[in-house]
Amino acid sequence: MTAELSDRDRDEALRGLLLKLGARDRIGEEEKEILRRSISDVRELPAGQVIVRAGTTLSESTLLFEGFVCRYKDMADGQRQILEIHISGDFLDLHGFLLKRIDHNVAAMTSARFALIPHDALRRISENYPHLTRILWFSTLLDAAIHREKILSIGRRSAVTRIAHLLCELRVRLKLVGLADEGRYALPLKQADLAGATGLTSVHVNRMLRRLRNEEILTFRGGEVVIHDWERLQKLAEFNPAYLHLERRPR
Amino acid sequence: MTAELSDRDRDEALRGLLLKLGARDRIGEEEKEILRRSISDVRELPAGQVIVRAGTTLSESTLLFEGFVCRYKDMADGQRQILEIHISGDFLDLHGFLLKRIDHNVAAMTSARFALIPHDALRRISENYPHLTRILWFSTLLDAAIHREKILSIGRRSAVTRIAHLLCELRVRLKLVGLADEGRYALPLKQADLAGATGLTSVHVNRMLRRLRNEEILTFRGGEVVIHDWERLQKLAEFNPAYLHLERRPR
DNA sequence: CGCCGGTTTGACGCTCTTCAACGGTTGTGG
DNA sequence: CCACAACCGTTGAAGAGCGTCAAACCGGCG
Repeated sequence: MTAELSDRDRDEALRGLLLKLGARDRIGEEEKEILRRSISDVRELPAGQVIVRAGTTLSESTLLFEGFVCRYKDMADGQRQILEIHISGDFLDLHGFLLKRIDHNVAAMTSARFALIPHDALRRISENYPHLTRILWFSTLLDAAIHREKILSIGRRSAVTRIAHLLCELRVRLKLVGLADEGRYALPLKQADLAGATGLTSVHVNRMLRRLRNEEILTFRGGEVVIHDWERLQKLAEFNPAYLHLERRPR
Repeated sequence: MTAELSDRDRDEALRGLLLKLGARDRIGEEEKEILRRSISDVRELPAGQVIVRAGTTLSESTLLFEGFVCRYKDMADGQRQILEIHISGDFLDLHGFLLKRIDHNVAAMTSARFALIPHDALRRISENYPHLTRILWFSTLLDAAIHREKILSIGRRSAVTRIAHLLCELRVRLKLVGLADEGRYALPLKQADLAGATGLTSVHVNRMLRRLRNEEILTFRGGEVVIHDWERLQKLAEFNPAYLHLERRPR
């Protein structure tokens, strides 16, 4: 299967990741080449498909490069909590390399394309390429930083603020990989998805979105976020992007 | 200062960490020795002291080996969200090694003793000792896994369940480092701390603790948790320790 | 046309917060 | 040795915010 993959395929698969990581550190040509060669396969799944099921032991990690995917946990009574919404350039389960068992599900929210990187390849990287290893480690630390901000959001912020904060975060993250421009970005999710991600119900999300629309701050409709007033949105959201660690520094 | 540290001091500082990591993988003698030599200093702080302030750039990471410490974020209006409660054997800011800036505060909840490991030493480990690097990486992934479970707790579980879940988690984590026995463990925190960690108010925590006491499931008083019925506690808490990744596997 | 998934809206109720007061314990200074 | 403050825990009453339930609506598609 590796043979089927062209260099063009590999470059496409790495585009988002290199933008994301390149914003935080310098990635050398040799390191890029190692990542390119580490990709064993590229896959596509339609919306709604489960990519990884909680409790399974994986032998490869997954790098998303097109579409929207989420990590989530389900409760016995059917409630779902979305832990993180993933976009192009995000590893969905890089932590599976060392945790071995995955403690949550991963599913495609839209049709999604992703590259597979075998754990063997990750292991070789960790044995031979310290800087690249630190970069990958860093990328899992970014996930943890995003987790922490979500704990704060869900634990202490009001419903509108939580939603506004999530939409701010997605704007910044999408912009970094070239998927958002100033005033708008594509977010092909349902209101129920936003509810899952914010610890709310879809009914209440609907009401809060109406409020954001009425106050001419933001409109979410037809899978698109239109930001009418970025300043007021950030303020309402209590959004400070420091937790996204956007500075470029040697790691 | 390094010269002042005896081998006994270093061993004491590493005890919790080695128990915690040793439960998840085999740590070799050479690796233990490297960790021992990486400790540059040992410090002590009284309860309430801030150990790391959000936004600062650190040049060393901190390993807690006695007392209770928390990571937390404060909001403009004074509300506080505790992100994680740390116990002996936990790194408080290992992620600071690669994130560079710390996105949260760290403070001692009781008097606390901890060891300092300079980032220079961590860097040398990451350059020369791949397996030990993976172990350290893994330990930050454990934090992330705990974060994820907290997102689920705060996002979807009821107040009693959240509190019960936190107390289950602490029991398991403390037991691993020898700080809990079957029916009870020391937890020298205030009800306000539990509130901070569960996204509740201390008033409501008080009511829920009374309920747990009345139903003869658990008593939290005088800095001690007494578990009357572990089975019912786990069930009420919807507690499944899978997310703590307790299996010993080569990483 | 009629179904289907998703959105929108209203009425109602429960969980948790807020505010406020009181009590118990510990430490401190006169 | 007692008075007093400070801190934490406890309790009550009232209310806000969000959830629940249910129905209507809307656009797309077979």
